Amino acid sequence: MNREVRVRFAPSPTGPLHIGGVRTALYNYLFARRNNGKMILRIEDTDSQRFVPGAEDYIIESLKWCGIEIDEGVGVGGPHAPYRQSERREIYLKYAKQLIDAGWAYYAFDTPEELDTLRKEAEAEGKTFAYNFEVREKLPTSLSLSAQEVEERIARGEQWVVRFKIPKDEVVAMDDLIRGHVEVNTSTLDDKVLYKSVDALPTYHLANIVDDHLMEVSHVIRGEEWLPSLPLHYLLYRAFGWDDTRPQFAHLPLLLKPTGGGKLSKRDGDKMGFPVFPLFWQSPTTGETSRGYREDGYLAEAFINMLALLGWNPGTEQEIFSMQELIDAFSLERVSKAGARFQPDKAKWFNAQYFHRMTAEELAPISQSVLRAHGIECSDELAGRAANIMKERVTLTTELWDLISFFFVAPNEYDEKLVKKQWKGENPKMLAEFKELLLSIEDFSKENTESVVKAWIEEKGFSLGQVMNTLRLALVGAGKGPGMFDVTEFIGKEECAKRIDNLIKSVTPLE
RNA sequence: GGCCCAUUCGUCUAUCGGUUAGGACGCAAGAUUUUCAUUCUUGAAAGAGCAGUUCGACUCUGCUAUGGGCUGCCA
Repeated sequence: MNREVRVRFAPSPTGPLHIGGVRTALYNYLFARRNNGKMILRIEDTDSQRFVPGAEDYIIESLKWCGIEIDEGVGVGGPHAPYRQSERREIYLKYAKQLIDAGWAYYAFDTPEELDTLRKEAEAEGKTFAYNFEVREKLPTSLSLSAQEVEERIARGEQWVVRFKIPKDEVVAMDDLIRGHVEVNTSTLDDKVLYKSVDALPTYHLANIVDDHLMEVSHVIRGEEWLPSLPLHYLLYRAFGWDDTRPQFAHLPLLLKPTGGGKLSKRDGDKMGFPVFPLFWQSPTTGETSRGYREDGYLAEAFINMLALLGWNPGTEQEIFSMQELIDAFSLERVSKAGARFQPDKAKWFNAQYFHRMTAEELAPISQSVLRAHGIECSDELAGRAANIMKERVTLTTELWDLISFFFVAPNEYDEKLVKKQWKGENPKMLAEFKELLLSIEDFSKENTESVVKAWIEEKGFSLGQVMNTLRLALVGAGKGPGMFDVTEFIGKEECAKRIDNLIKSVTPLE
């Protein structure tokens, strides 16, 4: 079978896309690129009740930020447009009717309230109500009612749904690319709703199968929560006569809460202090906000790298992967079967690793945006250089300002501990002398300054730490930062002198 | 409750019948260092349990336990 690889990511716009969804999209994308296939984005907005305005744009922006490119679908178009299911409504009714005509489905007229009562009754007896072969001929369906009555009810405007007629006591044998062979007896299944007249929209099951078929999808890669409906989907392909082009399925392990105990959910982020969404989100209805990886200071590449390794591994000890490297290494065979707990600490570690590996040029734009946000105007070169000096201490971009601000702004207050430790004894006098030394240096490069200063320290009989830490107090204002000669070179001779004067002027030495 | 899926260090994972069960995060100790970091070295840390198959099981089978998913006119 040499079918073109075509995969789809098919989210439903009921809110922001969470990181489990991002990972599903990522695996689809990696698989498509690895196999020279196409990546489709389909929006499954068949639930008119839960539709959230803005969610679709959020999904598209998230994928874009992550570097997951869409070849075909909402936002880009393609040969099977439209790709939004709400714009394909007339297609589904036709297929639902085809199933009824072929005896694979039937009309059901139960109201939601009636079904609710049936479920409650069953529950009271300690049983679970199932709409299946045992009840479908006793309830108001086209299997129990006369053809005439069915027609009349529909003509009268009564609400109806189309249900799939699950065959009795049959074994459905399925193959999953990740889980292997799975068999289920149809008698444990129930007659799922395929189409509802209330909003003239199909449910997931119908729309999904019809669209995957029409869009010539070759591989369905989705979350494990869909595994229980796989038999239904197999049966639907058979009922439509599409067995020969049925896509291959791969059910991904779930992303679990860091503490274990369930699927990762929206609330976990707030509770445990990490984002569960790629981007910041504000609910248009409640105004409630949720943090995002982008706004929290994560790099898209690191975020993707971290996500890729949650449930998949290359079988080597490599951990840092560019998108292209992920594409080259990815295979569904190496996706693990068990759910993976999400680990916020590891996400941070990946982000720090990416910062460490960046060049000054790569850091420049990030640094610039941080500096501009604080009203600093400087060249890209300078911005990049500052960040490059400090990159080994950066975990999140949101920390960058605190790390590099002293390059651009003189300290306006001094760390108390450091003052106590250094601003005493002979140090104030030593620093004044030191200033004169700096002013006398012609070549203020890092290397030259260092050799001149070290010679001076030796000549005067000071200790290196004593001088450097006192200087640090003057130039940085705190016991942190890079080597002092990085600082002197960066801020320049005049600024060094100014900052030393400022310390001498504004802080009275102890003792 | 029913159906389905899963189960190696605290966490993410390697191992596709024969290994001193490897790596990473985190943790601890040490080294380096002008501060803070970084980096490096070292350490503690695992095959859920019970049967079976086999010369030999982490690896195969069964049962049990535990975890998870589904059980909507939601996806």
